[in-house]
Amino acid sequence: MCSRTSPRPRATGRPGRPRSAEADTAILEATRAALVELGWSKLTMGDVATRAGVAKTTLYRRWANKNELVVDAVAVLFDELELPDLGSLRADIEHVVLQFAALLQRPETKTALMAVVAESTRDEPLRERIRASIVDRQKRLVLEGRQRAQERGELPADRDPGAIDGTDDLIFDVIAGAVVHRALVSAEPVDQTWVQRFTALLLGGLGAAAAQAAPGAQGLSAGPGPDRP
Amino acid sequence: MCSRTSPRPRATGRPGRPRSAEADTAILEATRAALVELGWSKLTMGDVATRAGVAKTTLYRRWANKNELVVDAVAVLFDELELPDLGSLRADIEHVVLQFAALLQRPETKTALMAVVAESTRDEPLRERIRASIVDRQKRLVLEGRQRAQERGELPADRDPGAIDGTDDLIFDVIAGAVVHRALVSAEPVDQTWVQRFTALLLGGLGAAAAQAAPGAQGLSAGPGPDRP
DNA sequence: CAGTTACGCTACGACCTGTAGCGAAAGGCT
DNA sequence: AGCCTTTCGCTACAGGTCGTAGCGTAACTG
Repeated sequence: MCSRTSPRPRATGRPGRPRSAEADTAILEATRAALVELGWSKLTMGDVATRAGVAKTTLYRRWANKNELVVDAVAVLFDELELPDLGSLRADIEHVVLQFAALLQRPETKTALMAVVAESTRDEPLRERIRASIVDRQKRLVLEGRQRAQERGELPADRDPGAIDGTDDLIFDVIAGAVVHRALVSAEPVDQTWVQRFTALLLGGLGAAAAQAAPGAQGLSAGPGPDRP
Repeated sequence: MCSRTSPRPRATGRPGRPRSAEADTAILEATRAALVELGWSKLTMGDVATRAGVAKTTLYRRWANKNELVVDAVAVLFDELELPDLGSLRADIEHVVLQFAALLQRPETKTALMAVVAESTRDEPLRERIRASIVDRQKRLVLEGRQRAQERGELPADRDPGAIDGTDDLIFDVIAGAVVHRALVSAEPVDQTWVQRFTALLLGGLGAAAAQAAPGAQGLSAGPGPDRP
């Protein structure tokens, strides 16, 4: 029934002519190029097909509509996000925030991200697709960073390991939300200065919570830490 | 030259038939109704005109396109946001966050807000329109709330009054960003529990910054304050 | 009253969507 | 090889939207 859903690898070893992998990459690349030049609203399926050197029908065989195509085209850009261990929670946060901000400054993501999220408010499958290919990819960074900080003793361990207390979700929404809002709504630069102030605010909040949970523990200072040259 | 720009009151006392005020309100109301039923992407100018009992050309005489129309239609909803003095910074924040979240849950704003912001990344006039009629209206709440907290002694006064140090902007992006991200991207409920945890985090961050600026000052506790029954 | 502007209506070209149908190409299976 | 299956490019198409032009009429100013 529902034959076309995505460019995700179809079952291999099935009869018939296989889908062209070159076409997939060409289409996604053309989609990003079209986003840069035209933006979300003026991007059309026909234009993408022409750019990719592919028939329009080929696009519709793989993606149901513009929304899903753009999600896939933009999702790969989020693979660049990494979380190298910089030795302190502060450095880790500042680094990942700057990385994320740089990603949001790119014209492809800038115009596409909010648009697909807006569409997803009335399209459950699209929301799920965004979650799986973009949101979860970011959230993983929060999980890693928090765990590292716990191992360093910068943050208290979960009271009930395994239980879902929503702390990760809260931190994630605060970080991603603040950066997105600053970059796309306020439309002001996410520069070193802002990132340091934001990180200090966040660390202060996490430190206060930690101090309350375990008074006397080594606190987190909101000011410039000893790890800043 | 550019004759049509908005439904905002044109110069009075000029010759000719004046614009119908009923038409304005009918159009904006029809736009919100269409947003509820159809969502952003399936909303059409022709449909709005029909609902409003108005000719399509009348819409184009007042708004250049769908984006600007929707911004004006949604902007008035943000007038509901208020900041009653609840006696403490914590209570003020929790109240305004819940209010804002309730606004974002409405189907009109849910589908429209992200969409117009997405469009604004490639449309400077639209961005300015959004800023003037929506963003600034929210930011004012932050300015009020912070000033009140300073008068109560909950937050330190600006080091250099009158100077722009960006603290208001930072707080604004953190609050608005986190709530929007939670509600529209993570698509999870902004309920009492989440709001309390978020507020505690924010107060902790603000308190840590205050403690650093003026050690020994009356700190802000991240835990449940004495003002919570 | 004349002058000016807004209104409703119709019609229109340009564009985009998403699908159907065709013959040809590219694989697996026996 | 031959058969089957699936994909591909191409063309054509109905349906819908956009944004504008042109017309006669309505409403208000001086």
